[in-house]
Amino acid sequence: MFKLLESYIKSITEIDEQSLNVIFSKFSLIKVRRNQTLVDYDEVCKHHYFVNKGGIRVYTTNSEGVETTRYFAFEGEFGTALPSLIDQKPAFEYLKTIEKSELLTISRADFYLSVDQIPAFALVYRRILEKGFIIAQKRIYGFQGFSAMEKVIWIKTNQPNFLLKVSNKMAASYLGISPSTLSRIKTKL
Amino acid sequence: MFKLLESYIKSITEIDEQSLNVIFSKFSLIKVRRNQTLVDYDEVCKHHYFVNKGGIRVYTTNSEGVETTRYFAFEGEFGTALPSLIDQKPAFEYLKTIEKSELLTISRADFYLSVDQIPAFALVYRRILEKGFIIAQKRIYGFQGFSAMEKVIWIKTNQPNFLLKVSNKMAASYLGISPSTLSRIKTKL
DNA sequence: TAAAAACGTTGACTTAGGGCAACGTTTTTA
DNA sequence: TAAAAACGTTGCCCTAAGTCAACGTTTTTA
Repeated sequence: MFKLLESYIKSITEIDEQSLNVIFSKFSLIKVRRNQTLVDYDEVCKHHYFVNKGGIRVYTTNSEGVETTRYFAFEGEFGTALPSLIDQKPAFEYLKTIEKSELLTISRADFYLSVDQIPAFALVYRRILEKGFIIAQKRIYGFQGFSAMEKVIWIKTNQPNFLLKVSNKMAASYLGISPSTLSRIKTKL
Repeated sequence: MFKLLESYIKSITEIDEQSLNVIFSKFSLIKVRRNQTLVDYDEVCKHHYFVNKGGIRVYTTNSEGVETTRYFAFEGEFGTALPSLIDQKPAFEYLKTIEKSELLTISRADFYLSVDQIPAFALVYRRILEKGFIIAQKRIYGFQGFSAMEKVIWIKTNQPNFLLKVSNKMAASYLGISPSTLSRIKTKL
């Protein structure tokens, strides 16, 4: 049950068995169906999620109903509505499963308690933030001022199996182009 | 010399005088002219900067020479080519002053040593990352799929004096629109 | 397992906004 | 402080990509 999480943590830092078990004891496994809402638009996010199986997506919709996807987390990755988790303000975004999934959840309280009490876990959180930050920056540079085709080439280079893992529609909403445009571009590559 | 930095730290966490002085001892003040390069495109970033006076900008240029601005830091804020500082890879972006400035610099080594040794400073770093992450996310949602006019309205709402502090050209490169378009829109608002 | 809904693809049409150039103004520099 | 460079604004033109609709296919659900 904690195998993936264990190797995730150990890929970041050395850690003794005791600390590891304290951390594990804070997580519980939930099995959820596809398209399950984990955080709703107006909700304040109260959990961090680690994907054991399946995948989750963070996205929002504008006034005309157009979706913008901010983040995907797949097997072996953490994901949550992080801005809301940090500030405890309404998320203004959705966190949902994109397929039938098995998730390890930890409450916000336990998460930050562990960050404060277990140095190794503080480092894990630091890496989550650093990685999230870097990805976001790359995305700004990778997308801003790029043509639709350049974006698609960029994502194929930087996350090769991204286009295979998510639907056309979701990929388009991540890239900030319309599904029709993405469809047209894919035939040309 | 450390007044601004002191209130910055104290706005984040309580801290004893001794720790504060240890931190201060790692920073040195530099006075730099406008348009000074602090990190060059191919360079690995080795310092974190705190702006005492003036302002700095992080940006890159694509193959056609078009600039994209990722971040500004003004008085009382930290700024650096953070992805490069974290990973110690070439920045692929520029860090430059946008006006005559006074900066407190701390070396990467001292910065992370302080993060590891002074809990209050670890918290400061955590907030830098959290804030950077949240701003980047907001920017993705605020810009993706928005029209040029919506972006300008967005920035006026979220950072009211942004358009007053930076040049038209830099503002445009931050918003991801052309200077001409920004110019045209401003007359309509 | 059959009906309904969502999705992907493609064609025809429309438009936001970029490129370029001109020109006056401000800023920089030597 | 004078020449040069950079900047902001505006007009004209053009194209990338969005919208809408149609239709076949896949997925969902009751």
